[in-house]
Amino acid sequence: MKKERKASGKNSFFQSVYEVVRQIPEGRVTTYGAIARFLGSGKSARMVGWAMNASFTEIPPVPAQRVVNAAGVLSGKFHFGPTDEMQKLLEAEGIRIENDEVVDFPQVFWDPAVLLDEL
DNA sequence: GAGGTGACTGCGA
DNA sequence: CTCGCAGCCACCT
Repeated sequence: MKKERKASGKNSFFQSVYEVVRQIPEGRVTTYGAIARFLGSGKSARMVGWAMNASFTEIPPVPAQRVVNAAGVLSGKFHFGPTDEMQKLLEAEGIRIENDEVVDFPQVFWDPAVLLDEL
């Protein structure tokens, strides 16, 4: 019964997340809360994380490695696949990771509401 | 069809 | 300062 609720005219909240995440410039990272808040609900940060999980099935795949938690920690590195894959990707972009944590996090932090990539 | 989980965050004691 | 709880919404069993 009514199982086909897939993309019934309403692009999943996830799609919005993917769009934002894909807008993240290289060498920059953002947080779940920032995305969730940008979408309108700062409490739906969980959904953002869930969207990342589904991002692996999405194409093109979103740079989930650029999405970290409010502490700048690679909370989802375990889900990414290889435990160190996420870190390597970030390091490859010039982001320094230490103890699974983003160094100078506020410096590399990119807010979706601030499309100005100044600095 | 209903229940439980989840890559989070912010506030309260 | 540290620990705990409630809120949010979609996907999975």
